Parts: sequence; structure tokens; C-alpha cells
Amino acid sequence: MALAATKSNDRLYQDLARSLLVELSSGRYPVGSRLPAERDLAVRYEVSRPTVREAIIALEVQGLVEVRIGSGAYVRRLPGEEDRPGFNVTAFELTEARLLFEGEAAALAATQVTDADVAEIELLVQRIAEENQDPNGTESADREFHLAIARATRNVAVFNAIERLWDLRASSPEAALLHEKARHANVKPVVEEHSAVVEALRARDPNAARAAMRAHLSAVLEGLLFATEERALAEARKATQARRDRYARATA
Amino acid sequence: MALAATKSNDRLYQDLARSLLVELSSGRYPVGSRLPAERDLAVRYEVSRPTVREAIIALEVQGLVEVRIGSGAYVRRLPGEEDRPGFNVTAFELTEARLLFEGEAAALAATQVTDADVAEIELLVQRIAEENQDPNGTESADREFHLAIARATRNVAVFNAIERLWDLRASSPEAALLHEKARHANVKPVVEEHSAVVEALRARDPNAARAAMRAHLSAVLEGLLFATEERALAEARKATQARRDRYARATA
DNA sequence: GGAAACTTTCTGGTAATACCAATTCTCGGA
DNA sequence: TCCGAGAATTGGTATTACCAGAAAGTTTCC
Repeated sequence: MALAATKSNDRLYQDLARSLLVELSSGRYPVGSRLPAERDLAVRYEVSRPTVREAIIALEVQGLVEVRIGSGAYVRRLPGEEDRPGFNVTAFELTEARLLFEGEAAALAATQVTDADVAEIELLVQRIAEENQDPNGTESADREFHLAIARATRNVAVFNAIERLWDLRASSPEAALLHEKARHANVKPVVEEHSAVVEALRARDPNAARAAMRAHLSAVLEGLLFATEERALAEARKATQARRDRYARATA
Repeated sequence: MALAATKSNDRLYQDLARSLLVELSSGRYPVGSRLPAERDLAVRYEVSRPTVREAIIALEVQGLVEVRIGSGAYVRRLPGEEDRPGFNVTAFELTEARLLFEGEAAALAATQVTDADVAEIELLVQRIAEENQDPNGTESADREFHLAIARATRNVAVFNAIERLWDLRASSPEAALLHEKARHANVKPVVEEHSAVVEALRARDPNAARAAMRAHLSAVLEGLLFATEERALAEARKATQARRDRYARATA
């Protein structure tokens, strides 16, 4: 299993680190398990031991593995997992938070937007429509639409907090999945909802902007609940309780 | 300059990485400058070149240096600096964001709080009063008060986004300083403002909770503006513009 | 005299090997 | 069965060598 197959321009240690990362993600080495010995990895990946060491140190610096002298390198946490609380947020909570915060952000944005902002945001609405018609499309335009409005507030803290919500979503498999299920239902209403926000921004009407954004996210929230079967709900409640306990302890 | 003097139990590469970190912080190697060659560092610190390489890779993984083949290792950013936008947020923006978001959080919390939550939050109001009377006091109770309300929403995403705002504040020297100046003005009104929030929560009145929280943060905002001299404002505006350009590029 | 091409030198990238120290395993003895 | 000494395994570090990319210096040609 030579690394040359990866055909990257990175240095060998980076290639190797990435390969190990993939192995970690694949579940081959669960948390707590031991990686093969450096000498074995060197043979398996057809690189020298110093290169293996460099790759392992890269993982170690990122907190993914813990190296014990004379024993081996042990998996500490899996890639993608974060240490901070709030990592695995449910889709419902996430959308509820967005409903509250992005509504206010839209209201503030209505007092701060420029014509250029409005034009940019309007283009994004068009891109969202195109995305939604493509079954394999991503939802990057949707993200950009909401972040563009957050940016139009001219308040970095507002932008940053909302960006954090989208980050949470990206790192929450459940939330992303549920959205995926709820998305392609009705294209036309989605476009109308987004357009209503744009119109309120163009009119510089904070209250209308807040109302339009909240209406849109309320619709998302309802679609979400509709797509959530009873069983998923029960699981989510259970997970929520565990998380609740967790950050209660974290801030005790 | 042997590393043995550090007397640590870490591995050599970690000692060396820490030593280099100190040199970076000292300003000896500003951003953009080149570190000495690996062979030179090996001689200077009396370690082998593989060890130097390991230390440099540790810095590279953390994004502190950038290694160019055949050229050298260049300083990318200084330790302590963060790459993400929104790092150096002004006190005004921060409080404005809190005004919008914590107002909504208080409203949601009013629909979700338990009697135990209210009791806990009420105790924190008392602690805030004590803190404010001590000229050397911290403002940890204030932070806990606001986070307790965010937690009472029973929504991890809401809690997380608001926690992020407080993190931003902690990492923004300017914001912390300005608050420090504006704080000890009037103890009694501050207590009354906080108590009003608690009463609204106890009454389970979302609209009253939102109004009380917004009133409190509006007062903070005004105190902030009062404490901000003209010159500081001008500087803040300039910094804000630079930041604006920066994340406009980052998301272009 | 200046510009292009070549050469040297410096830099990081990787490999191979050896030996040390900490840990773990194994097996024989009590 | 238990335990302890020795062997085997593992990471830690050093040394050396050579390759490849980049930069600087030199030569050559116009």
C-alpha cells in the first residue's frame, strides 16, 4: 500500500497523516485502540520511520492520538469530533436558534444594507432555487444567503455567532440529514419566502425583515417536524437530556 | 543553548517547539520572517535535525509557520492570534449582538424555565451586586447570569451561540477594557435591571423577559458609548472597516 | 554593459541505520 | 498460582547520506 497512489503534491508526512485520518474515520481504529508500531507503519506505507514519526506527531498535535513511550500511539478522539459542548445539536434546536437569531439579524441588516448587498443577496435567491431543483445539489447557496444577511448587519459579532450556528450544523450529522429529508418538498414556497426577505431588506423595513425571516424559518421548522418520525424524536429527546446533563456539569 | 535547562518531562520536540513558540512571542521572528535553517537550529539547540523537523512540523500543524521546500520555514501568524474572522470585535458590536440575541434567548427561556432555574438565576443577581461593589472584582457572576438564562432555553444551539459571544469578548482586549471602564457607574440600576429579567422569567412572560433583557443591554450599550471617547471611536471605526474588508474577502 | 543561461550553494525532504530508554511480554522458579 | 528476572517490543533520539527545489552567484553571449 504505497502512498504514491494518492498523487498529491504534499509532503509525505502530510499524505501519511491524511491516510491515517481516513483509517481513523473508517472506524478501523476506535478510540482507545493502539495504532500499529512505527516500524510496521513504515513497512506498510513504504516510507521511512522518521516520516511515520512526523505524521504521528501531526496527529498528536491535533489531539487525535496520544503517544506513550515504549507502548505505542493510542487513539484519543476521532477526527471531526470536537471537545466543546454543543457539538451534537439536534436539527430542531438548531433551527429554533436560527429562527430567533437570524430574525433579529435580518431586522438589523435592514437598517444597514447597501444596494450592493441587496443585489448580491437577490442573486443568491436565484442560486438557491437552482440548487433545490437539483436532487444532488448542495445547499451552499442557502448558507451563503443567510451569511450574507448576517454580514449586512455590519456587526462582526452578529455574523460570527450566526456563522457558529452553521458550523454546528455542519458538524452535526443528524441535523444535516434531517434537513436533507425536509428540503426538496416545495420549491416555489421556498423561493417566495426568501424573496420576501429580500424585499423587506430593499425597503429598509426592519420589522418586515424580521417577520419574513421568521416566517421562512418557521416553515423550515415545520418541515423538519414533519420529517421527524416518532422514533427519531424519542432518540433526539434522549440525546438532548444527555447533553443537558453534560453542559450542566461543564458549567457547574 | 541546550534545552536541558527547561527540565521538562516532555519529549525533545515538544520542548523545542515550546522554545520556538517563546521566540515567536518575543517578537524575534515577526510574521513573514524566516526561521533559521533546520541544520542551524539543530546546532543551536544541541539536538538532531529530525528532532528539529518534528518541532517545526508541530508548529506547522498549528498554522504558525509555513514551510517552503528549498527555502525555509516562514512565520505565518504569532501564537495567540486566531485566524477566524470576528476575533477582534469592538465592544459596541459585541453588546449590540448580545442585545439582539440575548433578548430572544430570554423570551424563549421564559417559556422553558423551571423554578430551580429561577432560583439559581436569582442568586446570581445577588452575586453580581457584590461583585460590582468590589473595585477589584471580576465579572464572572455577570457571565454566569447570562449563560444561565441561555441554558434555561433548553436549546444547546442557543446556548452555544451566546457562549460564543462571551468567548469573543474574552479574546477581545478592547471590549473587555471598555466594559471595565463603564461598569462601576451605578450599582443600583444594574441590580434593578437584572431583577426585572428574573421577575419576567418567574412570571413566564416571554415579552416581558425580552423587553427587560433588551432594556438592560441598552443601558450597557449607552454606558459603553459614554465611556468611549471620540478618539477611541475613530480607531474602532477604522478597525471595523479593515475587518469588514477582511471577511468580505474571506467569503468572496 | 546588460541580459540570459549556467553553475554553485543553500534549504528542506526522505531514507537508512544504530542505539537508548520505557514498557510489555514471557517464562521459569518459588 | 504467583511473581520476578530477562527478553522482546516500542517509542525517542542521533547520525549520516543523498535527493530535489530554490536562491544566489557566475559566466557567457549579444
